[in-house]
Amino acid sequence: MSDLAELISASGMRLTQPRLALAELLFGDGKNRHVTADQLVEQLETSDTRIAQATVYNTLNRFVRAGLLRQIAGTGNGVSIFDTNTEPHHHFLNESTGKLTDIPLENLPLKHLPNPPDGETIIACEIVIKTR
Amino acid sequence: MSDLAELISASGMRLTQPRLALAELLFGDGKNRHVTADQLVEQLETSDTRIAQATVYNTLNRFVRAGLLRQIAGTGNGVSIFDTNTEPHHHFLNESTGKLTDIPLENLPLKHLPNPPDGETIIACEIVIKTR
DNA sequence: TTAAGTGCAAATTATTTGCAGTAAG
DNA sequence: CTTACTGCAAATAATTTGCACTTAA
Repeated sequence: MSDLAELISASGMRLTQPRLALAELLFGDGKNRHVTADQLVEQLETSDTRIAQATVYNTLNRFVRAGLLRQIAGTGNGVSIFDTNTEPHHHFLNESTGKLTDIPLENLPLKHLPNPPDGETIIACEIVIKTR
Repeated sequence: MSDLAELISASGMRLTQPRLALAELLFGDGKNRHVTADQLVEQLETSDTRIAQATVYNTLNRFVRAGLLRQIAGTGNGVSIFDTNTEPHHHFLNESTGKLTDIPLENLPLKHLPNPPDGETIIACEIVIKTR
């Protein structure tokens, strides 16, 4: 069983062809990637694997819930970008191209976060530096 | 001519009823507000002013371009929130309720930003601290 | 008067959902 | 075998656009 197959099974999901194919596209080369659902659908269209668009969305959501992917919303036009890098880190966002670039956590130190509103608890901190 | 009327004219837009009505809702009480287009549409429905939904969107976009409003994307579900506070500042985002809370700039000091990718220039920095 | 703005409905875009059929455990 | 998953098409949600009509300057 491949690493990817194991990754899926270990996350408590059934090991299915669509999931394996998507995992291959996302994690296959071991590099950090930023992809939209649409880009994956297109990439699949040019390959021999046929996966329904809805399945791509469902699978991505599943992967996010399983902690395999991070979903980054609000990078323009209401398109979600999925980040294969699940480590805490931040992003440059090129507003012209929509392209994201990772910023390692150590390059952007935040000493202490301000106190959240009453009764709320901080669960994450996302920094987006917009560029052009 | 009211302050609001002046604000609109000074931004190089024609002073129209829909724009004045929206400016009233947005800036009328002088407080910082976070609103979605939909909230404004609803608010207008309960009032005597009748403005088409498309006009609300168009006007909000116009206000953003004129620097009267700040648009904050990616606060969940692909809904844009418009912030009447155009000063540089950051936000708490309550993921349960979708509610935004301003963080004054001085409460969240960033010493030096990392270098952007080659050929890109930093134009803004947005921090969202997610809470629950 | 005349270009900018508006209303309305239709179009677009991104994503989700319902349901019958398929396949994994 | 049985329940999760998939594919498909239709539904939804947020926003934009085309176009005839209106209105501010």
